[in-house]
Amino acid sequence: MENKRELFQVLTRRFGLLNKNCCSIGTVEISTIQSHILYEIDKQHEPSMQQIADTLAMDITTFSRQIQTLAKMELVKKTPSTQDKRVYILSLTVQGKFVATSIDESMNNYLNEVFSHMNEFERETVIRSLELLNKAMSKSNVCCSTMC
Amino acid sequence: MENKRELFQVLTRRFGLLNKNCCSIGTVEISTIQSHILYEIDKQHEPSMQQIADTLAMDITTFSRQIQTLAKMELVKKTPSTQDKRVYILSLTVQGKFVATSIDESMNNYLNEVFSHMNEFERETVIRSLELLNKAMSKSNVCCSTMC
DNA sequence: TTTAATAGTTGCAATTTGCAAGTAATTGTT
DNA sequence: AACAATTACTTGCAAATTGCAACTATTAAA
Repeated sequence: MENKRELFQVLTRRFGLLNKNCCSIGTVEISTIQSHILYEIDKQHEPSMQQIADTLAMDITTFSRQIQTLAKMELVKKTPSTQDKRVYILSLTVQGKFVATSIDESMNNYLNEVFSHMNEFERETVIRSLELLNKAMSKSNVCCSTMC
Repeated sequence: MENKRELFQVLTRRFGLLNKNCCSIGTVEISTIQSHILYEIDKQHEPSMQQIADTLAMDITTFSRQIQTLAKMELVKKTPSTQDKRVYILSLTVQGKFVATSIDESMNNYLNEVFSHMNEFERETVIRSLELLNKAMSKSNVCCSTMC
């Protein structure tokens, strides 16, 4: 079984597609990156801009502008931190929360549909394997800056 | 185990990173998409532009310009088809082949490193699971345009 | 107190994107 | 054979996205 690369190449592509096809909720259209940003703001506890940008491995300047856009769309709110006046705390607005939840639902629908093509045993094995893979990738010291 | 979404969100991100960190071979710098293009041209048999663009689910106009760039870099060659004069057959130049092979090697190195954090049993299970997942995703009728 | 580091914002300039509209060649229809 | 409809690919925008360099403001370190 030595076509790992092939497998990853295709999976990467599929994940990319999966990634892109979030992203229109009612009249609101958001990009892939924006959906990741919403996801992380929702997940983390009172995150600063730098924190989310780091999590997503994004350039802070690009991130800053994305947040400006999301703030204009009234999906994200920037609140100056009282502890440190350099910092903004990010949070979702009600609408932002709604959008994030909608995306979450449709993602779950999609994933359930995908896993419906497997039997219970396969499902469990695959999930456990993805967890293993995730862990292994996080341990890797090759990825990602040193990779080439 | 109902945090599928979480798992996929992070994996998607990792795969994205993995994807980006190909791409400088000696003095040659290529983008993620370009590396996918090289990969597919190498893999397919005398592919036309439309074929590769379809495989990668890319807009044909974007693709056309990417190929122009790769041709200027002398990594890809466009040969007019003799069968159908509307069509160009794509192929890798010697340099293009070299770049594709180099990327392949470093990807394999990376993947081997990742899998080195598992024992033999886990490795096999994970690979088999990824194959299953891949198959299930390809069967899905929700993905990708209908997804939201 | 001065210096260094951190958080975040702007000014470019380059690249990338996709739609609309185009050319050229091929296929289908009558 | 003649005309219409498709297909393969290219170009013209105009908008969006990118990252580096340089900036302000604040905080931490010497």
